[in-house]
Amino acid sequence: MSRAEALSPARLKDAAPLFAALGDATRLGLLVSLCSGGPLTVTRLSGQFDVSRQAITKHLEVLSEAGLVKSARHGRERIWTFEPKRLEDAHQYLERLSREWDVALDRLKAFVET
Amino acid sequence: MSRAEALSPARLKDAAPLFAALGDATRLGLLVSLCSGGPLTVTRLSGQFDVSRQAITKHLEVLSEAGLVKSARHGRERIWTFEPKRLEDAHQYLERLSREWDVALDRLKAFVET
DNA sequence: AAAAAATGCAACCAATGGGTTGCGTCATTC
DNA sequence: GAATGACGCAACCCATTGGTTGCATTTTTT
Repeated sequence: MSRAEALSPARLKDAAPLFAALGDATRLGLLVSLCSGGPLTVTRLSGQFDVSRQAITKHLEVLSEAGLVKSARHGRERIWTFEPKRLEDAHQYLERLSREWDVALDRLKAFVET
Repeated sequence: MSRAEALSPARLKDAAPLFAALGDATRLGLLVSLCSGGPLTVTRLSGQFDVSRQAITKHLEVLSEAGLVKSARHGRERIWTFEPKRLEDAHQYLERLSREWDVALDRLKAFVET
């Protein structure tokens, strides 16, 4: 991948929904629970928050569409697990942004010094 | 700061609006523009997107409240600049999450091996 | 086979978000 | 000093979001 393509509009459209999924306190809480508390069911998860089970289900679906969690039926219950891959994408995106910023600063510095 | 406090609910409430501000393609685009294109005015910025100037103003205010951009009046125009500090916060938050995940994996591994 | 547990599904509701248009204000420039 | 340019403010609109309640469905469990 070329440096110039690092922050293309295509990547913006990819990164935005990912950050949007992270942009809710309850969903971040769910991620932390699944992260450190291991795979869990909806009913157990909803016990840790003061919203209904159905609300938690919706949040988990949002996280799922963003690729941050995964679920699997197991008998009568559905087990949700954290999915670290997309987190790395978000991480890389922030990295590229701050790198772009550093490059700009260097350009400015070079310009001032000449 | 203790490790146990690294992902406290207080931090969730702090991180959520930050990610929410990043969770929109137009706003990410604005950040990229301000990042690599240097400080700009609203009208110049809105020329780069196919939404109205007023819409861009709203987006910039969201970014501003999240601490991702800063503005200063200069004569009849207002100059917007990128603010890298809060980006570092977001970065650190993701870092803590994935570290929490690694710790959990290690715990699991230790448990399986005994 | 009946009760209980875990989830799915749908309707509904209030608030927020992203967008618009219209107009007023203030600094510049001619 | 009058036109222009950049911006602020407010009202309004529609779609989305986060939440609820109620009830149906599917596995367990007893």
